[in-house]
Formats: sequence, structure tokens, C-alpha cells
Amino acid sequence: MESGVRLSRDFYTRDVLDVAPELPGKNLVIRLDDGSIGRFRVTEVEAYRGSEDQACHAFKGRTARTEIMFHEGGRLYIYLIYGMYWMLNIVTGLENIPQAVLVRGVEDYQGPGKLTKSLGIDKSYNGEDLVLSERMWFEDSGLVHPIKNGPRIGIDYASEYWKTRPWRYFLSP
DNA sequence: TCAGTGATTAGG
DNA sequence: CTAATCACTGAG
Repeated sequence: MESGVRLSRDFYTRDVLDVAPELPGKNLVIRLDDGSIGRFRVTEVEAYRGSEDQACHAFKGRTARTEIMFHEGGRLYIYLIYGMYWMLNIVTGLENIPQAVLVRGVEDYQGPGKLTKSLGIDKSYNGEDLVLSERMWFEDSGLVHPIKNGPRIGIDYASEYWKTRPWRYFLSP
């Protein structure tokens, strides 16, 4: 896969609803265990928006786990779910406004738990700065990809309103 | 359909 | 300290 231009701070510090729809089609770039650089086209993401969004972890306030979401955009938020799967999230927005984008799939690895397991992404990436990191970042491929959107997955605990926000964005097949 | 698996969190 | 919860996955 061809390389592109690394996304800068300005890309991430916008509102999550502006950032998330632009992520499908961008490349996730990561230094793999064998030292090689892997490039994977992002295929599916979800937006989690601030302290009002019942489905957002920061809904319950600032805790040790959600602290990074309150940071300025461009960092990674990594957490373990069901004791087995690391979830890869990109913090967006301005400082003190907790937002993040869950990366649910990249080309070749569909599913938020499967992609982190396949690429070796774990807790050590929590807080990683995507603007400065030498082992992981995102880049603009220069290509334009049509996307579609729909409701988020796995948030049955939220009210009907928040459950139905169409904040999942994916490449149009 | 349903169990696995352990960090995180609120509550006593 | 305890116990409930969980932005998931794969086996049956």
C-alpha cells in the first residue's frame, strides 16, 4: 500500500462528528513486531461524544480510565473489554471535552477486538500521541472513499435516543 | 443462543 | 474489601 501524509494535530482537534466520518479510507500505520511498517485502510469507526452521550465512557465523569479522553485530540485511548479484547480509540476535540472514535475495523482485520489482537495493540499504546509517535499514526492516502453510516453497535444499555444516533461510519462496499 | 475473562468502577 | 458491568468474539 502506498504511503501518504501523516495527519496533523488540526485534524484531531475538531469535533468528533467532523473527524469520525473522515477516518474511513485513511491509513492506520503501525510498526509491527518484526520491525516492518504496516499500512491498513480504516474501514469502520464509531463516534463517542462528550459527557452527554450515554454510550460514551466519559458520561459518568472523569476517572483514571477516561482521563485521556479529556485531553486535546490526537492521542490514543486504549481499554480492555470483557477481559480479553483491547479497544483502539482516537481522542478528538479540544481539551476538557471528552470525545473519541472507536476503530472497529481496518482492511484485512474486521472487528475492534480482532484488529488489536492481530496488530499487537495493547495497553502500552494508551496515551500515545499520533502526531509524534514513531510506532503508530494515521495518514491521508490522498484517495476519496464513499462512506455510509448507521447506529452504533453494542450499546444496548443506552436510551433509545443515544442508541439510535447514526454515529457509525464505514466504507461503502 | 451463550460462556469466557479480568480491568474498572461504585459502594459498603 | 466485594460485586456488577462490559464500545467483543467464536463456538455450538
